[in-house]
Amino acid sequence: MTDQSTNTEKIILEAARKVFIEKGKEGARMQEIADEAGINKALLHYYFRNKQRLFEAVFLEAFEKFLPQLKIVIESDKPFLEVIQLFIENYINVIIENPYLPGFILHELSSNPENLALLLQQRVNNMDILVDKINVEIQQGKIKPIDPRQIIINILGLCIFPFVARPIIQKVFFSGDELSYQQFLSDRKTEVYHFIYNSIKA
Amino acid sequence: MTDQSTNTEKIILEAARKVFIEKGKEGARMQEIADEAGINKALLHYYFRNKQRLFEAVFLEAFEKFLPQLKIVIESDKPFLEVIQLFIENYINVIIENPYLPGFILHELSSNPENLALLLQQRVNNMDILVDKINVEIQQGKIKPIDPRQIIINILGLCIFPFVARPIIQKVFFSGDELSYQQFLSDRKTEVYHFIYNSIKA
DNA sequence: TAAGAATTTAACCTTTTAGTTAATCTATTC
DNA sequence: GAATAGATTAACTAAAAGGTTAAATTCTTA
Repeated sequence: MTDQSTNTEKIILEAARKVFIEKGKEGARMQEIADEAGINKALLHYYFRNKQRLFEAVFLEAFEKFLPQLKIVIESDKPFLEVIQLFIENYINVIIENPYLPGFILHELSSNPENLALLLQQRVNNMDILVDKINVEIQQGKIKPIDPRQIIINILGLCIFPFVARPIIQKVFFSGDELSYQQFLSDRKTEVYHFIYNSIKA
Repeated sequence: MTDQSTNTEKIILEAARKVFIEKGKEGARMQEIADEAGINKALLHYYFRNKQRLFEAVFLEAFEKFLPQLKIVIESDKPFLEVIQLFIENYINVIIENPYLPGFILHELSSNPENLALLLQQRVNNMDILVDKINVEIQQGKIKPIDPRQIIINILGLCIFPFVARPIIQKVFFSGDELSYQQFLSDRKTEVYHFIYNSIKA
């Protein structure tokens, strides 16, 4: 693999990412990806064989980025509430940088859940560890007795939802204004933490 | 319009709803919708002219159902915390009955936000009223001083997210088991309320 | 620098898909 | 019960889209 081919591959992937995320797997057109990358359509097939493979390459990359850096949360020894403060800020920042990823991932997983098992196998099976951790804190009386799964899903939902529902939120609450919506997202980094804190702190 | 034609129209709409929701607008095939409805493909065009129109009919119907019965919240005179208890239970029940609607709506709005303005125009402009209501309760010291928009979006996100992220949640937290996932959703009706209550009650 | 390998393209091919047409079937009504 | 309007179908068309091929270009290296 020469420098040039590595470069071309990257250009294709970036173009494909853009088009797939904007239009979805089915809505995306190979020709449009080729145009976006400024190359011939046949070159897409030269590098990625077919649409399915190209899509998988893009999806996998996106999935890796979207997967919460749960390691931060799981591997840290600090109290849960401290760790999730870091996590929430960090996670919302990641999504602000890639605002369309969550919707893309969730939609493609919904319409094609078969591959999910494989994707998760070696990745997020340590969720049990996190659940145990929260249970310990509950037994220590630091956190209210709540199903840890409810807590985790609440945190993720509060972080992700504003991006998945972006158009409707931006329109209804901010009259379509970009800046105040961005400000709102930025505020969320502390708001979500306070929200969680108040609701689960014993 | 005869009885038969009304009936056929309904059958088509139901088939279209099923296929569009499962595959998305782009992924759906007119032939598949016709098969699902047990009719000839030409009949789809006879009743709905083209794919775009058929899709719009389905989408509009879905959007109406998905739009929170905000009237309950807005028109009631009871205290905010009481009203949202009713709202959350009711809303989650609606989504349990139509679990794929939220993902469908949000995805189609994301990839096609142009029509949103028209859709919302005569529908949810009374969000201001709700914001004002919350502000009053804050001034009365009943609720912690939080941006009302953050509160509203938190409530909606907590209700909707578990459905949008269904496959991943079901796999990660419930090993793919249907029953325990359903139980989890059912529990949420009270969990989400308590969560909100604890986090905003002054 | 010439041979050979890797990369890129223009022009095709094939299949799929939305949409059309003209004919058939089914009711209704005079 | 024939005429007519509405409902439904089989067969077809045109365009779009994914994918292929063989030739041209560029790069590498002996």
